[in-house]
Amino acid sequence: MKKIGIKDIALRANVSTAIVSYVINGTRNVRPETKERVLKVIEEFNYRPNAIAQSLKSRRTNTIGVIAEDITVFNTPEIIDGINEYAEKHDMHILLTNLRLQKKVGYNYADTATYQKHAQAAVSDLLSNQVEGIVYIGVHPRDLTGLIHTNDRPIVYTYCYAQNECSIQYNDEQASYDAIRYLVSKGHSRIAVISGLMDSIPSRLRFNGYYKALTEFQLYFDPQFIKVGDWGGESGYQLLGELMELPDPPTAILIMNDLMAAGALRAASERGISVPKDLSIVGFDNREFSAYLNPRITTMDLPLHDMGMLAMKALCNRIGGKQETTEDPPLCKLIERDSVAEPRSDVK
Amino acid sequence: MKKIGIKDIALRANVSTAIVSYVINGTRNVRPETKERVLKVIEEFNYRPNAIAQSLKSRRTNTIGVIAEDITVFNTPEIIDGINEYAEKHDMHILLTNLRLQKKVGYNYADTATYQKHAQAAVSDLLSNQVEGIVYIGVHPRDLTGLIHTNDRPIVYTYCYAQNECSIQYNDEQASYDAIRYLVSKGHSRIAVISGLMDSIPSRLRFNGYYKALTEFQLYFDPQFIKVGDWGGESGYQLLGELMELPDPPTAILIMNDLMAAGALRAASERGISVPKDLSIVGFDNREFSAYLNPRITTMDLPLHDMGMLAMKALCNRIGGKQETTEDPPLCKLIERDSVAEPRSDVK
DNA sequence: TCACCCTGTTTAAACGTTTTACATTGCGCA
DNA sequence: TGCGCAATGTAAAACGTTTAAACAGGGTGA
Repeated sequence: MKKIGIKDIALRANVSTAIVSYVINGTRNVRPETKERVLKVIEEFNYRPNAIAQSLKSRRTNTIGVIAEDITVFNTPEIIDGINEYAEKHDMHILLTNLRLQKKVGYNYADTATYQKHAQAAVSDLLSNQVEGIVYIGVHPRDLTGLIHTNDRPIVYTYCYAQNECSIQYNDEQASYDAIRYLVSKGHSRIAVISGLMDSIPSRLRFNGYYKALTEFQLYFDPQFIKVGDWGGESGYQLLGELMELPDPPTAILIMNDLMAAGALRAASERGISVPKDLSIVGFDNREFSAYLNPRITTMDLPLHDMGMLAMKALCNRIGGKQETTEDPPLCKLIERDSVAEPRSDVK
Repeated sequence: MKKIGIKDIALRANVSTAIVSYVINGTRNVRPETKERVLKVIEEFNYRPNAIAQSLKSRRTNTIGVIAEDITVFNTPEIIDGINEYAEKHDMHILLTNLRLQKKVGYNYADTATYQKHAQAAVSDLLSNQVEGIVYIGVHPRDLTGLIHTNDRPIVYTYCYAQNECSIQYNDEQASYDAIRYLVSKGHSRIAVISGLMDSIPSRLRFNGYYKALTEFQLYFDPQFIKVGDWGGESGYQLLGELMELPDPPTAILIMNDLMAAGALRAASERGISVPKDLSIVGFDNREFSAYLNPRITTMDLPLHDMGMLAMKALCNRIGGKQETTEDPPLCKLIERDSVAEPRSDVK
């Protein structure tokens, strides 16, 4: 049983293959009567054009490549979902590559050479598959400048950065600024921060937002209120201790991810510090588990879906030759739950 | 600047295009000297063959389609990760389609017609892109028999079922059997169950495992110990109450997902029932949050990654013409945490 | 009446590969 | 010497579309 092609349709409809092509793509006027006839045959044979052949000839694959550093990391599926939504609306397909950065043997972010080898191989592979562009999804927002070459095909980075390339990130600074403003609105003025590693871009940005709010609202500023963690739960546990042993401890803490916030919560509970009665906590990331902790953590939700959409939009613009797209970075949204309350009047 | 192709390489290397093709694919002997020359030119121009053209001619795309009902659901990324691992090893590419079942307006599992329309459209689209096969990832293990037609291309279902088609699922019955056996080994004999909706396949299978273990270990059996929830946290909360108000309550409960287990935990805490001291609980799914509850839930981890690998393996076999692959379904693994202890001696 | 345009259609040349069929050479061996 | 065969190479026909260019057959206006 031979696969039927455009020739068969043309034959049956008693027209040339060109007409069939015109009918399918609407690229030229066809007499309604003829069109009808062709459509009927197409229907009858349930014919669908071979997209590979179309691509070869038309030089448009309607396919973009998505490279995920690790699809099992919490941010990635949501971003892909956003990419997908936009792609679907524009009849684009997604060729997915999962780098599996964490799971590959000896794969460590600091080992730039190994990283580059793998990433570049993935890109080359996509390019040879004639993708019209690439969106790259990082696993944490680091700088990837100069590591990847796409041979002039557009690439858009999201959840990471690359100089002179388009990259879509949410507004980290604004997010932590908003968090502080929220705490201020609840009456807090002694607000500490547990940051992530300081060589990470979001740590710096979030710290900027924290510091900006402190200045703007003329809050108490104490260098001891600034603790630097390593993003892991243990460091949150540890640093909360340090913070609360200060002679004059804070009434609220901004913690730069939910993982550390969870650790902090555990430390608080062990020390008999009641959250939010004695201490308010705002987390970051809105991880699934943050709604299940006791108390449920008030946290910053990342606009992952939007980032995916925007990344895809920017990519499509570039594919279409437009470079501008300087949209504002999407904003995080505070999810109010139970880890923030007004400070106790005696410590206020 | 023209894109360079095989002809350019052939020209520069002073051979015919056929030779270049042979060198690239190793499909025929080429004199080492010639081969060397060709490779050098390829290197020099950084030439990579156009995969689209290769596919068109060779009729092999090395691409499979993955249809995810919803990529943001917890099971899906892990499964894709598994698919990806196997695919990468076999030089296959993944064309990703995300149905976004939950998010599409008015999309409800019971509305089979709408579902079928969308799913079939996705399949047709992949087929026209000449994928060599499809793996379909469900969002919960329901029966999809007869809804999708692939025009003779192989399809493998995972996390869902379809009669007369290959579907990869973990061993639900064994999992709950193992859970009960574990509880028995801890000394429990009065074991209740909170099941999911009874029209769902896994509920039935898990109940089978529960019942089989009960019989085999000659445990106390009380119809009142069987509660049917709806998979949601609220129903766990509710049903734990009912169970514990029984004149002679169980000492342990198998709960068929972590969501309901979380609800149950809340109910227990409100009632002053201490888990695991007064009551042991085993959950299902090993959701991220289950490690953050208080106590951390002992739960059944699903072999999602393996399922992805197996699905892909089965698919590749089918693509290669082999139909057998009747491997055993992968097994769940108990993650021991803090929600199980020996029953108190006074209620034993 | 004729030159011209318009519309709908066909012809055939691409697109960048793979692969079949054939050509050439050289070598071993009867 | 001549034959068969292995090893290497080439030419050209696909693969299933799109699309530029040519063409047919009426109108239409001068």
